[in-house]
Amino acid sequence: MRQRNKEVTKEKILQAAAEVFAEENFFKASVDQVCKKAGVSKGIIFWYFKSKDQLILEVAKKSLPLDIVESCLEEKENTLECIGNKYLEKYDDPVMKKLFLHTISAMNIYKELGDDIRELCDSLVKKISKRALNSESNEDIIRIRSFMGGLLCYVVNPPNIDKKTYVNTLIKIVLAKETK
Amino acid sequence: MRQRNKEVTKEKILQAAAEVFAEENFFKASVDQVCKKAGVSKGIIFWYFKSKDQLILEVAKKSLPLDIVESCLEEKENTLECIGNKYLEKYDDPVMKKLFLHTISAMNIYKELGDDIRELCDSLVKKISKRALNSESNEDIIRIRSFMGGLLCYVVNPPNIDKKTYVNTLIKIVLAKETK
Amino acid sequence: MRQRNKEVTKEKILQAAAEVFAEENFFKASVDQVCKKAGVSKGIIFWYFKSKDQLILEVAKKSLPLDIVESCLEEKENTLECIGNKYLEKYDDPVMKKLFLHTISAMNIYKELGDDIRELCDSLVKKISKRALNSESNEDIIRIRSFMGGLLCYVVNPPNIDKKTYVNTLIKIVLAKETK
Amino acid sequence: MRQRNKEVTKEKILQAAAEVFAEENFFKASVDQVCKKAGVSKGIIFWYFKSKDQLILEVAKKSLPLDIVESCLEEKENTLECIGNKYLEKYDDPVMKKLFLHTISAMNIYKELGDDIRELCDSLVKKISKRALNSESNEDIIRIRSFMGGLLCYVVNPPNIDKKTYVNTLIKIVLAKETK
DNA sequence: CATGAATGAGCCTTCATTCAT
DNA sequence: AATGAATGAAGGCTCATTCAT
Repeated sequence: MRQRNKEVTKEKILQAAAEVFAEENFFKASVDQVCKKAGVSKGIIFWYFKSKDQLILEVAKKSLPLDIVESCLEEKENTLECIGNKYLEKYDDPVMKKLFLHTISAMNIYKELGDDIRELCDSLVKKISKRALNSESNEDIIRIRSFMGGLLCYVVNPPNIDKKTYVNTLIKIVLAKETK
Repeated sequence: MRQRNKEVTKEKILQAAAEVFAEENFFKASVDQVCKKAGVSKGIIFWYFKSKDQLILEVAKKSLPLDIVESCLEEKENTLECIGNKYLEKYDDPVMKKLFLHTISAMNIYKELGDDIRELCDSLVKKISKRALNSESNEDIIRIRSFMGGLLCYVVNPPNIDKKTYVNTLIKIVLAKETK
Repeated sequence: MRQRNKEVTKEKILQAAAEVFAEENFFKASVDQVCKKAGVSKGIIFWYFKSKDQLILEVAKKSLPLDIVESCLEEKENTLECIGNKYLEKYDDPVMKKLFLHTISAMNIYKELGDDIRELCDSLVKKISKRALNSESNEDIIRIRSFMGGLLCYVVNPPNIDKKTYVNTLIKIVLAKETK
Repeated sequence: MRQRNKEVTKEKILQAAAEVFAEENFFKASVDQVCKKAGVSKGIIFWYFKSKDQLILEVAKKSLPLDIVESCLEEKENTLECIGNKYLEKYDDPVMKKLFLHTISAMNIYKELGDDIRELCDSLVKKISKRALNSESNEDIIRIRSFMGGLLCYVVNPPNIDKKTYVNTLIKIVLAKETK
């Protein structure tokens, strides 16, 4: 079992940690559960990660949708559609979904996570607004927020509605402007 | 008088537990921290609450907005405004706010919480839709969800916008229907 | 087993700790060994002592001869004889003897112990010199130090000489002044 | 050249071990700390030394003053002066000084060290007595012991007295015989 | 009702040691 | 000779829970 490929072991630990933490919450889950699920010894976890906190942080960061938003902002058009679809896809995975909620809940404990989430809600929302609505007015910021909120709501409890339809309807709603 | 004192102690424990759990997460916080903050002995907590889980459950349930939604549904009109304002007011309290996020994160661990949250997102959203939009169409369900999501988003990271304005704008957006 | 007399439990732990630490060295010995020897649960040790370090410190301090020197300094006369006899008696107990050597060895790790030992070697040696030799000259300080050193040497490896004789001879030697 | 390199590595490890053990005590210090300080890999330590205990033993033995006593016994005269000066010089090095005290403290755990120390205190003290005082009477044994003790005392807590003076005064004191 | 000493399982982490490379 | 990933036992400590008082 020795000298397994270095990257493989670390990846196995991260994967197992994600699953265990998702099911049990970062703080209820034990390092023991993680190493058992990963099929590695307890000691080796602390060879790759300084502490349980460090492992939590690495798992938690991956559960945020920062990557999605950033990649969609680079696209030329259909920013909202891009975000909506990728978002619902990412959190279709029950592990990611649960992890995401745990991560939000842990934002006050891990400063680093708090910073990431606040960036997502502040500067990234502004960028989305600019790109999608060509404006940064309060009203448009709130449009994007209610869009993001609608997505988050889907994650918390997916309704019996097809994902594509959900995204499109959501976009239609938040973009609609009452005309006379 | 006896009875009175009893209630006082229980309330003291619940209040302290709410504060400690908010700051530390249900599972990271210890019963010790709670009894220290409440100024009571460790033993007494287990006299009032069968277990730590029971205490968590009681604190967690109070952190959900079920009460708000239910009371606003009894009002004749302005359901959304009622919900929006009371919601932002409830989660203005940092303890409630943090607790709410922890509770969502714990919904998979405590079946009871999961049930409550699913009820909130399913049957209550339907009732709101019926009352506010006079319809239960998928599109209108999504309107209400993006409204609720917009509120949740406010809790996660309050933007620099006045609460009243935020609620009103949110309502305007999700209700708007494109007309020709 | 509950609600044993408080003082009794603490004393039992201290006694067991002294024995275990004496045999094994402070750092090689484990809290587990201590609680097993004391016949108490592991947890209770941390109820009475904040940490293993705290327990070590409390045991270590008792192993120093500060108490002996101080009490003999209060006597009117025969200071050296008093110290010598009590000293050899204290370290006749193999637990105390071993503990004393461990404590000296740990003086650089625990500042508190270092301070105590330095006080013993500096200010107390001076007081002894004043009381016994009526002088604080360097030569007389060294007399007292070679007296204390002779005692320490006895502890490290007791020779086959009767304790009383050893003390008296030691005193005679260090007090002798070449006369013409 | 190969052989040369081998010796260099082993010496590097011994030197690092001495420093680490001096600072931290044999049992508190870890092999990890040693290999980090030596700048070698963890594995190689176990190639040169069967176990941590073996490494401790090798470092500890060097910290005893056996070599000094033996070499001074070979000199024709001034045995005590020779021992005194070399002794204080050896333990002028803070690493050696701390190591010496740890070694004495560990004499009950490592039989080999105990044997060495007992030899130092018994047969070597006798030889010194014979050589320096031309006698092995109990009184003279105690003279040498109080001399050695005075030196040990210097190591435990060096007073503010010049080393040469300390040694000479010590010798004068322990050799002095009351005359009429 | 209330206290707090006592328990024992379990937690995170460290560490001596091994061994494939 | 030398490396460092891997192991598993143990270590110090915490914590939910119990219960005599």
